[in-house]
Amino acid sequence: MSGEDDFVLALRVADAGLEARLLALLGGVPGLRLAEEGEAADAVLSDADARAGGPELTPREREVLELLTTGASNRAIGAALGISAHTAKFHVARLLDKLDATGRTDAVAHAARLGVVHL
Amino acid sequence: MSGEDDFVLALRVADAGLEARLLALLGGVPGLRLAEEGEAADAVLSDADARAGGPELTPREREVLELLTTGASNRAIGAALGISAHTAKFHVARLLDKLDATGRTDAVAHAARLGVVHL
DNA sequence: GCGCCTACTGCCCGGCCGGGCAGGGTGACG
DNA sequence: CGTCACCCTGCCCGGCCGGGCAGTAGGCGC
Repeated sequence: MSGEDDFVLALRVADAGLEARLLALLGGVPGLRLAEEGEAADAVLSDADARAGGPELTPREREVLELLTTGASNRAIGAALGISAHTAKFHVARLLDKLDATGRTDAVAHAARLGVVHL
Repeated sequence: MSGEDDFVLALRVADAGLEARLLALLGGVPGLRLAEEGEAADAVLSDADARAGGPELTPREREVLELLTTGASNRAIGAALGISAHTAKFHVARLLDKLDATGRTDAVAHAARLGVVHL
C-alpha cells in the first residue's frame, strides 16, 4: 500500500510562513510524507537550532555552558578548565544572568531552546 | 544566482544509512539545498527527537520531568502537582535513575537528547 | 490472598548551589 | 594613560539537592 515505506517527517517550526514554505517544498517529494499530529516520525525538521538566538557569550562562558549540559558541578567545571571552583561559579552566575535563568537546569534548557547548545 | 533564495537545511542525523536516504530524497528538491559544514541554516533536520528513545516513564514521572525542564525546585514541583516536596523529590530521584543522570541538570539534558522532552 | 508496581510521606545528613560582597590582573582600545 | 571587558580568586550565608532509610495505601495480575 502506498505510504508503507515512506520516510515520515515531523515538522516542528514556529514560524507559520516558514511552515507553509516547507509544506510546499516537501509536499510533493516521492517517498516522503509529513507526520500527522502525535504520529511517530523517522526524523524531525525544526527551526529551533537554526534560530541562532540568545545572548552573546564569551568563549569562556561557552566552555562552561557545554560543561553544564553534562551536569557538571562548579567544582567539576573548575577541574575540567583548570580554574578554581569560585571562578567556575562566577561564570555560571554570568550565564544565569545572560540566559535569564533561575538555575543551572533552567540555563541548560533555555540555551537548548535558543540553539546556543545542541543536546 | 542560483541558490540565493534557496531554503537552507542542515542535517543532524546519527545514522549513516538514514542520512544517505535523506540525501537521496531531498537532494533533487527545487528550492531546497543542504547546508555545508558550519554553515548557518534556516532549519535543522534531526533524528534526535524522533528516536523516541529512553526509558519508559510513568505519567507522574513525565509530569515531573516537564517541570524539571523549567528549572523548578522540588518544592515548586510539589506545589505545582499538589503533592509534598518529599514526593516530588522521590519522583526526581526515580527520573535520575531511569535517565542514568547524576543530577537534575544532567537529567534534563539526557531527556532532551533522547527525545523524551522537547526543549 | 499475595506480590508487584505506582504514588505518596517523613526524616537525617553532607555536599552543593546561588546571591552577595570583597578584591586583583591582563589586554585592547581611544 | 585611563577605561572597559574579560577572567580570575576568596569568603559567608541560607536554601536546596540527592542519597539513604523508614513507612503507608491502592490497583492489578496471578
